[in-house]
Amino acid sequence: MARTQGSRAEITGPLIRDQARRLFARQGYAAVSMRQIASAVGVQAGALYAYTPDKQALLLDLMESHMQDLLSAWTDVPGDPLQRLEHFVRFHIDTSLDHPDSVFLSYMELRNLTPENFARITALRSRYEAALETILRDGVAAGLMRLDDVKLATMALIAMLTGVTNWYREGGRLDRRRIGDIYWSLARGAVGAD
Amino acid sequence: MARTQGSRAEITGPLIRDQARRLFARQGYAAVSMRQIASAVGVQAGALYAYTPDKQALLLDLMESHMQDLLSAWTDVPGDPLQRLEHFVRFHIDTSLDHPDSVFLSYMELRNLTPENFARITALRSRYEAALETILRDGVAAGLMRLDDVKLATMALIAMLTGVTNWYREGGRLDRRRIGDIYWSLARGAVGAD
DNA sequence: GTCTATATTATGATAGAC
DNA sequence: GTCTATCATAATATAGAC
Repeated sequence: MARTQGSRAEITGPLIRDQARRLFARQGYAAVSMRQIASAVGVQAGALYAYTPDKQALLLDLMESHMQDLLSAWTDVPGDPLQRLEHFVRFHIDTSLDHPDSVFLSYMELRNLTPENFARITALRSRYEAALETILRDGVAAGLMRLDDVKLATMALIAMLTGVTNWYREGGRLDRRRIGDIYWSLARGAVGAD
Repeated sequence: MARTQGSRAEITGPLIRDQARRLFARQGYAAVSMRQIASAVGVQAGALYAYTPDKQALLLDLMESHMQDLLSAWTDVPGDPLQRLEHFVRFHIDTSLDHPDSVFLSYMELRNLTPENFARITALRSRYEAALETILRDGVAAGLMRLDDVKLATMALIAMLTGVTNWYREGGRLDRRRIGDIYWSLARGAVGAD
């Protein structure tokens, strides 16, 4: 006897976000219908609109809250630029393994945002990228890193690290600590610090 | 007086592929309609079906022909593993700058392939990745590279290099040769070759 | 080979009952 | 807050004329 009526707002709201995030990450925003999300949640499609004005706002909400969580969680550490870079690399990898769908979404679905929403997310992304760029710039200035182009190195490192979401599967060959070690070793070499 | 009838098969076929590639890369496969492609080509939607059985086959065709071109164009070079890696890096960057939409598509749209088509493209991708993996393995064996995990380093390098399609714009700050230099410098460091 | 017209299905979103 | 029912629009794909 499935429930066909009744209010469960406190669990439905988060559930919608959870299922939308999961489906958007797996199939892509444009390929997922509101009915599909509703079905995964266990409600009818119309019920979703009590929580979001439209599909685009749902995508924005997921991406924006992820970027804000990311920026809140990030804190630079005291130390030399190499220690700070190691911290950044491990932070980014840990975040990517903890929230693979969010990281993947925020990396891949920019093109499905309206121009206005695109600008909002891009602004948040830029703040995050600037954190890495500052570390690299300090590293070069301190003579601890050798980089031809700090801006490009920033983009290259972020792409390399975020790529972990392309292949990582829970319970795979490598544990989280080891993955962090491996990426840190690659990143340290890439910035010319040996 | 726009043409409303007439056969132009020799130019329409390639045009459909060109426009589909461009639109799929910019907006994503699922977000692009057949009408939109037809409009960009300058024909009515129905005319597309003289060239492709359906939309999915069009995507497969674009991805498969790109992967085949990539594999045909790739040739390992004689030399030590570091020279071979430099050749791979420059080949991948050059290809990405020559065919940014194709590279982007083949990297991003895997999830919109049917399971059968997914398997086909993945098989081709694996052959390409294996080319890099072999170089890295030889480099480690020869003592010219230091890598904790060759498989993961392969994925990380491909992600880093392919990331160029995320930010590169024609006529930007850096010319092609310089971009290749910068990525080669990053890659050489990442594999521990200094 | 391309057009116009259309069948069929699916979509995002809303209205009103409970 | 959720349901059922539905509107309006857009999608893929096909049929038949030229």
